[in-house]
Amino acid sequence: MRITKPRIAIIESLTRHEGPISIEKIHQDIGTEVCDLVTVYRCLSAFESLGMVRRSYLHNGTCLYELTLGTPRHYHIVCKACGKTDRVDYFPVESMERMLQDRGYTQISHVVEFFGICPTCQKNPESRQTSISGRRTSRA
Amino acid sequence: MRITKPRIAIIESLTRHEGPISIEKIHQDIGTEVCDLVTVYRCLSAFESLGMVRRSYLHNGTCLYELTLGTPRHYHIVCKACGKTDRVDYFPVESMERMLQDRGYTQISHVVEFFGICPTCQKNPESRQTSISGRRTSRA
DNA sequence: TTGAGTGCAAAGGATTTGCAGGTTC
DNA sequence: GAACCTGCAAATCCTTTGCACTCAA
Repeated sequence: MRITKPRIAIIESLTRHEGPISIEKIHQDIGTEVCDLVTVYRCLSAFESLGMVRRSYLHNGTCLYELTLGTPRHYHIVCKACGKTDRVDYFPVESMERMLQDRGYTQISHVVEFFGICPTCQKNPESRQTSISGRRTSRA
Repeated sequence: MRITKPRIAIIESLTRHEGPISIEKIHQDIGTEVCDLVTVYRCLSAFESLGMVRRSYLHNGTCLYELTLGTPRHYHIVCKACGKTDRVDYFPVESMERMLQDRGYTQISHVVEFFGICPTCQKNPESRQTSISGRRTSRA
């Protein structure tokens, strides 16, 4: 695995942005001139198979990526209007995983994500720049 | 909302098959001659906006549908090897949503999904027919 | 030097949409 | 009879792939 400019930029972007982020957003975050969107796809795919990032399909079916390394137990609430993520520190999941172990499952992991309208967007409904909702279902 | 043959068939299929099921599977289940695949898409979309069915994006990004009626809110654990889903009945989420409301969020929803290796796949590692990873990577 | 990485264009699969014709209420 | 539903074809969106070229090791 070689170290290249796009890869560094992608990792930096993932580090900076804590919480799951879409490929599109990563591309914009690092600057679209740094590399092609396809490269972002390929890099994340590579990172994933190395276990460096985690992929999750949240809510709307588009996939989001997140650094695996050193992520402590915390979650996020994503604003459905502006897309901003906020941290949710505590979530009682240990008992659930224990229960599933008792059922015979191994290598248990989970995805938890909250969605809502943040206080800011409630005050300024116009600030809803980035639609988070569906893929093409976004008309809903 | 009119009652038509395809819609009846789809509801019956969803009733028969408890647990999340893909659109493709519903189409095959009701018989492909009953209606076009597009109609299944449209019906499920309609059912969803009426709150009759729930849509979830599991692990691999394809979406599955499930009857809402009568099923209390529950979650799933998806086997990372064979892709089979199993039900997880209880999950303490009310307190979390209350906490987020206190933070000023509204219209709160959430996604919870568990992953693991099911007991069967632990015994027969060869039974891993269905790769769960990618989405059109499913040609693999 | 040399093979992994990249860009560009194009393919591919899932889902949605437009429109004309059929069906339910 | 009118509005809703459907089928078919085509459009879209997201993601992956093919291929020639570039660059890190």
